Amino acid sequence: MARLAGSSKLLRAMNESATMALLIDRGTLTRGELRELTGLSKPTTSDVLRTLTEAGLAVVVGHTSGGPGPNAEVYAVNPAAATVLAISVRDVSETLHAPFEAALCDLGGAVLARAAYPSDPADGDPVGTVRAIAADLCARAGRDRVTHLQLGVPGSYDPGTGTIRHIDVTGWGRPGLVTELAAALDLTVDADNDVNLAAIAERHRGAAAGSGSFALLWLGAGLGCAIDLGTSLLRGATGGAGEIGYVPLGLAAPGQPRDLQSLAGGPAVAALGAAHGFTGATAEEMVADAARADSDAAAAFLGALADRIAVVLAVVAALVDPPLVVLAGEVAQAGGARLRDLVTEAFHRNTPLRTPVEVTALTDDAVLLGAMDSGLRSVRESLVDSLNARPIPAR
Amino acid sequence: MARLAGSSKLLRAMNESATMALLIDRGTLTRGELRELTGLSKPTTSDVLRTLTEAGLAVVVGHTSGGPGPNAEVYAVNPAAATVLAISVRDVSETLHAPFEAALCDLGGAVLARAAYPSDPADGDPVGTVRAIAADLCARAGRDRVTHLQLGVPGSYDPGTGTIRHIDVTGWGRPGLVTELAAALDLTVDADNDVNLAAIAERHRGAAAGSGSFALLWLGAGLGCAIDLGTSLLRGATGGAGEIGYVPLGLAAPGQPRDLQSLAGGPAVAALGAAHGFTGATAEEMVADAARADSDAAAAFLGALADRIAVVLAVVAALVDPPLVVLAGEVAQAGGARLRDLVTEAFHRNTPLRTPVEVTALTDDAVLLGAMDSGLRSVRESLVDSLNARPIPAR
DNA sequence: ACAATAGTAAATCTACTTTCCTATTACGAG
DNA sequence: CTCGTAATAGGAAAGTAGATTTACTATTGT
Repeated sequence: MARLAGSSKLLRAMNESATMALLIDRGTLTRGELRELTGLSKPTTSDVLRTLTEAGLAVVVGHTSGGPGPNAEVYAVNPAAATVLAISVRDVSETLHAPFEAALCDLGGAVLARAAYPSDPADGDPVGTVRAIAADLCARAGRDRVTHLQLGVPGSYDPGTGTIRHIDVTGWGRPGLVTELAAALDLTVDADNDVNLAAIAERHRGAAAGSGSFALLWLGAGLGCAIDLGTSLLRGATGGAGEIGYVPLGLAAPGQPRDLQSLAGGPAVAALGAAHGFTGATAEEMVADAARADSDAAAAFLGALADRIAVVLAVVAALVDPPLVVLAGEVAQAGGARLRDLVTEAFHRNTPLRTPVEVTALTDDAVLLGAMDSGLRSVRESLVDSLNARPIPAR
Repeated sequence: MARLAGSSKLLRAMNESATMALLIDRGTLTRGELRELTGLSKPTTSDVLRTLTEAGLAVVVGHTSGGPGPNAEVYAVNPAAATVLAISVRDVSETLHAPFEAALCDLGGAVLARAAYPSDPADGDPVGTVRAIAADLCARAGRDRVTHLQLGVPGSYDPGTGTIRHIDVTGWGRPGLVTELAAALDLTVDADNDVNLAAIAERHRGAAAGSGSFALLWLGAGLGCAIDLGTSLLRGATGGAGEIGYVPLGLAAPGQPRDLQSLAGGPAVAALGAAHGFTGATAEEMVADAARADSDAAAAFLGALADRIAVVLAVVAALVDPPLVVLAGEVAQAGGARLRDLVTEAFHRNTPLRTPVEVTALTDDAVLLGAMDSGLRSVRESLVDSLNARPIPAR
């Protein structure tokens, strides 16, 4: 219930914030369009834009033409006002990918430079690693400073202590690492779970683009779930929300799968594939082989897999009731639309729930894309908020 | 990212809103305290309070004394500025309670009148029923008008169509009923699921009072779950969030409990009690008997019940990771602290999760209390917001 | 009597709006 | 093809709303 109170200064701050937020949301706008959208008068709009331009936050990017009268100036956010570094940190024991994939983008969202780092540049020292990656990408992009760093990690992040937890990459579990990085590199840093970031990417440019909220079901070596509430992700008290692998399957009974991880996790899928005669090295390969094949064995394998995934789906649908569930992760990607249809069929056969199901629409590295999206959002928000004033204390 | 923009008028509106919100949150405040909290100057604070008082929203409730100088006037929200009617609608086939329990309270939260209605005053016509209840309570309280009606229903509410769904009370499932009530009685109406309202009461005056967020596990005839996210409840795309009874227990297998409802729902608990030699008429009675008893059978029954509840708990804890889970509903209430301890023990024994568990601290009708809390919140928010101006359009 | 505090009044300041003016462009008539 | 006209962008001047600072009066306790 806390509301802002203040004087004329606050009003100006709010009008600058509103203008900046509109420029960020809509890309390019003329003075007249801004006047329309903010409801402010012509002189005020001009004055606000002058201030923003002088502060280096907005720039004139062109002029209109065609109509009668002078050509209106077209304004946009100054892309050079901030630089975001996104780094996806991976546990290489589980994948064939490079341990670090990173990208640099400007405030407008344009990717300035991107690279994978097959070996750790500083060999186990996260601060050195990030410093080296930042230096390399800045050199390639011709930038001199990074404003914000967004990390994507296979683990959970505790913002209270600035510590990344449950991570199996040397040095990265060190207590207070994120705080340390912020201090050592003089920038703001945020970290997030890789599945959460994949969900953010899916919302910004994937299958969930139009959806108000949705849940992402990650089917890979591990089982994960991200719950997008529309405005933010459900993170949980200890950053453990979505750890769906721990969901038990009833009372403990010998011989039965104990939890969802043992029902639909990577090893379980691989075992199921092997039982159906598939010989790939990983669950992903077996599913990909089966999805391409036209044999009875393939149909049986995918059908059995779909039955299991439908169970996971039902747990999420019953508890959260999202308007959409997106299947992502290596296994889902390998199974594609064929697997999706089988899962939907099994879901409808076994439950009264009717939550729509999609597969990921992303082919690129979803975690890195999500880290870029998330980092951009942070920077943009802090930029807009920094124009605004202190709120009155709540409670 | 949408921000407000505007002129001096907006500023005044904001300052009035902020002042009103503080009065609502803190109860009573002097001009000086408001000045401190809002950061506004003395003349502005005076002016805002004059406006609020003239509008009938604030009143002087007393004077300070003791210090030197004149006695400062103490302001508070005018309790007569709004009247909230809360009605809990029940499915009598499942309980021994009256079908309607209702209370009238003022803007300050004081209960003006309260009554249970053992028979339906208008016999199956919701509009007539509500009208009769409102008239009766208004007469007792000496009020002439109700501002807002908050319904608590055993079912889910779809705000889009104003329809209550999955409700087994004659007439109450009629499409558009809530909209119809608002029009017929000339007031604002909101409805919510009974378990959700119990969670709201638990947050305001129960076991979750200090917690930022929490989950409420409802153990009664049905199984339910409310997920409090701190600022709001998780409702889901179709109002079906928390329908935890549908959570499947693995692949369909004959002879096994199929879902959580058949594992820990009322009938399953009653069957478990009967198997342990308990003879109560309902699950609630059996659990209450066992909780009071010191026999081996009681210990075995409660232990087996706790094992089952721990499974439900694990599902919620793994997916949502709340900082606290409150056990509520007839069965949990009957089991009390003894059951809670057994559940915690079983939970720790079978999962790596460590979510704290409590039992409900409410003895009164949680749904009615929650309906009052929720209705009050609505009225207060709309009151504060009505002082404020139109937001600029997003996207 | 005096010090401290509550509340009001007057003067000032900030930022927004309305109104008016000038400059620029497209278009069509001559 | 040229020039006048209508339409529009942007800015300047005047006016207004609301907040602040400062000064003053009234009230209460020591």
